[in-house]
Amino acid sequence: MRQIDNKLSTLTEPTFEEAKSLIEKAFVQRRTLIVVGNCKVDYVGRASSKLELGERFLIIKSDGSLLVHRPTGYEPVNWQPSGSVFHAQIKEDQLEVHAVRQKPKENVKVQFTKIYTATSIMLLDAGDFILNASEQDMHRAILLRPELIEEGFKPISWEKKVEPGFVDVYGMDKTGKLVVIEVKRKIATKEAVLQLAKYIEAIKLKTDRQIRGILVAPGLGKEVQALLVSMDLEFKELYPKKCAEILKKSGPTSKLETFFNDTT
Amino acid sequence: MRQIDNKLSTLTEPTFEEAKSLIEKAFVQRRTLIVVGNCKVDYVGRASSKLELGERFLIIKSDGSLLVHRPTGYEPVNWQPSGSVFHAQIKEDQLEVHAVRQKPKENVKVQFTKIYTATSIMLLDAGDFILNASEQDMHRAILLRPELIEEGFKPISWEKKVEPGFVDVYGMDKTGKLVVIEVKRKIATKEAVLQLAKYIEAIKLKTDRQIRGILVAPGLGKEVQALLVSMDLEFKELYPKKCAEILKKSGPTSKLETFFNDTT
DNA sequence: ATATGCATGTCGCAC
DNA sequence: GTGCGACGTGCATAT
Repeated sequence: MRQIDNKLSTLTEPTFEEAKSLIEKAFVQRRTLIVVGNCKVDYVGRASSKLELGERFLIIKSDGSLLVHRPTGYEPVNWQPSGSVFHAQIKEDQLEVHAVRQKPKENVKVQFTKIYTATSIMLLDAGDFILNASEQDMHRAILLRPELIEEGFKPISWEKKVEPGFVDVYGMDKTGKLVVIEVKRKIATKEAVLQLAKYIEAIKLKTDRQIRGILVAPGLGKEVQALLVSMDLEFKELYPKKCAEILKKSGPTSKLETFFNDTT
Repeated sequence: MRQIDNKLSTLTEPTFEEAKSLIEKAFVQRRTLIVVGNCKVDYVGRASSKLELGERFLIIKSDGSLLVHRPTGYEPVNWQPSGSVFHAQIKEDQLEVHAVRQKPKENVKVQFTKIYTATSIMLLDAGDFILNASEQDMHRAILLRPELIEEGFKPISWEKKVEPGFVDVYGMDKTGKLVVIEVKRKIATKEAVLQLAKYIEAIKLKTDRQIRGILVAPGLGKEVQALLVSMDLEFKELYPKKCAEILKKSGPTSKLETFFNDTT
């Protein structure tokens, strides 16, 4: 066993008994666990799957999440989201790791026939993570600089519930017409148009005032443009990155949220 | 350095030079790489993100995928899908790993200030993976046992393009009415109903015959039921697992695909 | 290449 | 808890 202080323990080609001991200690001490070996995986839950024998690595994190990664692919072949409970046992010359999740009831069983390494690590990570250029950044940028939509646009509300969903931004143009805005951070699809149309329908039932619908996105699919026109909706080009820059310039999240969203 | 044949090499608390050498060798030999250490991560691409210093582990796979995992969470905090190209360098007492992806142009930079372990593994994995109870399994089960929908139902087509999308299953009931079926593998949402309605609208434009729309799913949200009724659509309860069982009994994928889908 | 929809999606937020 | 929509969604598939 290799060890760095109490931070990391690694076993190379351990016996199942040794591995089991390290694994169980990791569960208890809420460490991160990485096991490399030859294994089968069975999953039963919302769906079910069977993965035949092969070399993979298993990751178990302190919050109860589990990942089984094959040597290729961005995605884990099997997994369990955080909140799962684990159990290890030796059975018929195999080391079995079970992960159980309640609601939905799901079960992942990893059976190792050979373990190359098992590593248990105490990871400390309090680093901030900041993501920019999300759809919400676009909302915020629009609220901050309504002229991004058009001269004279006045936002009234933001992420407003209208049944059957949420309007991204809701406001009024310089002539007093209501404006409903659907924001997308990437090339807008038909779905986006239908979403916008749906909201407008809902709002039309509640008012006699004229309503304009504007789809705000970095671009439109070709057929989407035709659909937009046929539904008498509008398009305004806007890039998420540009929005991120605007927000950056104007300082971190001002009190937009308290400012808006009070106007029912 | 610990080594098992030529399968696995592990460095414990390596210098950056040692780590860099192992990492670059892993790139060339298309091995799987796992690096545990203290690092910062910067991402610029469709969006952008910044992750401050903390302890994480970095995974790089032979197909050019990259994952940075924090000690909690099912999802990687930063990543790069397969097909990325990597580069390692030592800079100002840090080990930097760059991952570049073309189209979309994206860049992930991982800066290690400290490396606890670096492991390079040659993983061989040819094991079959089979997943059951997908939505497609439900399609197949319906084609195989149309009475799952109702007595006398005759499927005509399957995953048929109708503009503006694909109808899951399309057929005829015992009275000769057209039947459009939307299948969901979980509790159906409003979205599902709107999808079904959308297809029916499209088909109504092309024929004068009466059309029934059936939403097939393991269940409905509460408000969804009301919506369904108001739109004059129907619901048929069907569980993905039951479908998986039906398919299992009747042997592996019969020639349904060739049998159907020829009827334009 | 673009378009379309599934996913064991997961995650976060509001009610 | 349920509902709802975003996500750097990724991914397969069909045109």
